[in-house]
Amino acid sequence: MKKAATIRDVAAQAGVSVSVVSRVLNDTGPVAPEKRAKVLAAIDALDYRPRAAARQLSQGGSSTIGLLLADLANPFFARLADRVVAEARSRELQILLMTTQEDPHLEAQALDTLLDRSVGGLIGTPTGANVERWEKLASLDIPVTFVDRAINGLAQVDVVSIENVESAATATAHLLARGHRRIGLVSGPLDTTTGFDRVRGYEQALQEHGVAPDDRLVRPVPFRGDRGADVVAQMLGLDEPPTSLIVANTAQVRVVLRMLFQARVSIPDDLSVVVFDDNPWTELIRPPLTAVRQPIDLLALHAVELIHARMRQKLAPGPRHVRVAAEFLERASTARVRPVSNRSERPCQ
Amino acid sequence: MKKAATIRDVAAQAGVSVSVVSRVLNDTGPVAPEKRAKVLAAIDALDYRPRAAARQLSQGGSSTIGLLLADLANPFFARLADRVVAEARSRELQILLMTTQEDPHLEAQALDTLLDRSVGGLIGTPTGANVERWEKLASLDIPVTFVDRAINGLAQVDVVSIENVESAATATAHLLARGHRRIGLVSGPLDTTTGFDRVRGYEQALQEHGVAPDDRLVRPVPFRGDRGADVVAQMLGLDEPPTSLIVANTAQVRVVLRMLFQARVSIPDDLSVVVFDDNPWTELIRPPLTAVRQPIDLLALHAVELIHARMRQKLAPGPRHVRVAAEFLERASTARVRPVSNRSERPCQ
DNA sequence: TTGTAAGCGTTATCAA
DNA sequence: TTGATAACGCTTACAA
Repeated sequence: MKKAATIRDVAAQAGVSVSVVSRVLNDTGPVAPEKRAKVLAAIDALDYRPRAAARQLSQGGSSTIGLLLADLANPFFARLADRVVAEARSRELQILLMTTQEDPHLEAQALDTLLDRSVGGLIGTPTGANVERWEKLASLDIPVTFVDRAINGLAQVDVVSIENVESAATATAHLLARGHRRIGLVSGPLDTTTGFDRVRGYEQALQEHGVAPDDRLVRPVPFRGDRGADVVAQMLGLDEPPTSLIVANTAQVRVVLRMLFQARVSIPDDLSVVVFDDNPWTELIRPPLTAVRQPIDLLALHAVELIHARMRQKLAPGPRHVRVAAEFLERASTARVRPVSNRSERPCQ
Repeated sequence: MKKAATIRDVAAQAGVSVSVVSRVLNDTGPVAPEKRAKVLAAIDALDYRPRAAARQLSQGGSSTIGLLLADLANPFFARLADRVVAEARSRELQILLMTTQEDPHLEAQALDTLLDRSVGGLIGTPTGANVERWEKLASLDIPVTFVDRAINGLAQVDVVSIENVESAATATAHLLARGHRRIGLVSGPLDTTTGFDRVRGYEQALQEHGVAPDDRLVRPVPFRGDRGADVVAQMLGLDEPPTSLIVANTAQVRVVLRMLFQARVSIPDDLSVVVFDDNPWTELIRPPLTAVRQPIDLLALHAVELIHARMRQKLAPGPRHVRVAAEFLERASTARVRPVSNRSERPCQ
């Protein structure tokens, strides 16, 4: 194993100076055609590739962008990562991947690592904590784009998300139109926009239909853990249990469904169910789930594009919020509400 | 936004030279206690973080390792990535993520990018092509570890995988023990070890039970695309269709199941099914699937550990192959074979 | 149009 | 124990 060629080797081989090589490499400044040819030949012969580190050290910026996601075991984030990687590749950007596991402490640690300026930008799903650190990143002139979620009241950062209020309102209206009046909602924490906005959309739809909200039916739970299952079990134990359920916390969909299956709740006979985020495995579940499908490719596209533009200062200052529409997919897990007498025995407790 | 502090700023603030700061930073060489304290204070005051690029340029190696996976939309690889990221973090290693989408061309491109030595090591799932490039990486002294799959006949690289032969044999024996004699196998390409070895395990089990193999029941298909569904449909159309099926190509599990569901094949009444890789959504499918569960956390642990050790030259030369046992989970998708007369009408064609 | 040389922020060598 | 100083590989004024 012999050491890789440097720009100096190329220059020597081509019989020119390093600046010429640098110029053909970056297409910055003039180069005589025949010299350019020689340089290209030398590069090929020596199989030369510029060292990213040297380039970064010398001229500042980096073509690496950090991707700080909650948790790749969640198919939503996994597919998001997949698309972000694809979009990044087509722009010759590299992706440095980290996860928070929804843990503010790990998030802080990741942010600190990213802070060493080795990234030219950052795309992330914030846990909701560590506001100061996110601010610092941004104030250090590292462009930040939140995707999916955002933290309320953090200016300076761009956001790409679905239309959360509208999506939740649509899901709620769908159930209301089928006669449901007691609609349970499992949401994310209220200090994240996905949590807050979806609750808002839900309440809005309820109000428009003149249905009084019931606190016991609206349960924000952490993304992490199994709390979603617990709160649904509690709802089902109420005197007037819900006849339908919206799981607006994507990370909790699986555990809620598992609990429902284990408790032998019949869907949609006992309970109509709408879930946020559709994933390829959803269609194999019986019954197929009515879902809010998030256009993951668009989320990824806009997030990368935004960062890319900021990195090249191609964007006017001031935060941008890109909202993309989500698709409501009616499938078989939601049905018209049935009179109480027809329902099977209460499944829980 | 003011520019970040450098080691020189710290040295000035602490009233020492840069060498002293460097020494406390890397714990290399002696430093007087009180000076160390001053340096630490200065670092804290200035909120100094060493620039990764400068460090890399100066001393060679990089603490970034490349992770080149097939496809994050596949839950198996996504969970693998999740664990790799976690293991890397605990060793203070960074992860540069790329995907091949099972496309040799994209793989080549990714490998070229990685070739600029900006990574200190590489963990990957090879498509099966680009052998020269993988070899080159290794010969350039960049440690490479294949995980899950490997390319046959590529020395120099470490491999971490499950016991593929044994796992396939166990799955096959499970079906044989339940009276199945016509067992379909959908595998991966034979030029990958997962494809090749699983076919071997299958044939081995068949032979031990004195069952003659039938070429029409063994179908290697690409990881990418929907071929898995096609070949299963073909098998079911045979004069003597299989009574059971092993989907040993993880990437094809979903499409095969979807096709089976759409064709209204009753599992396990018409067809017993074993799938390779269990994922959290599997348990929500009816019937719950008998599966070979891969210990993803162990795969990730060993892969990162191997790379880490190589990066610190803590390992004797010569390739290592770590094989971890997979777990066979009997659930409800496999049953004793039923006499032909009892079976429901042929579901396909 | 080309070449020289001064950085960029570290680490490492070697006198002091 | 310490502090100059020379790399590391590249970009970029600035001179020629």
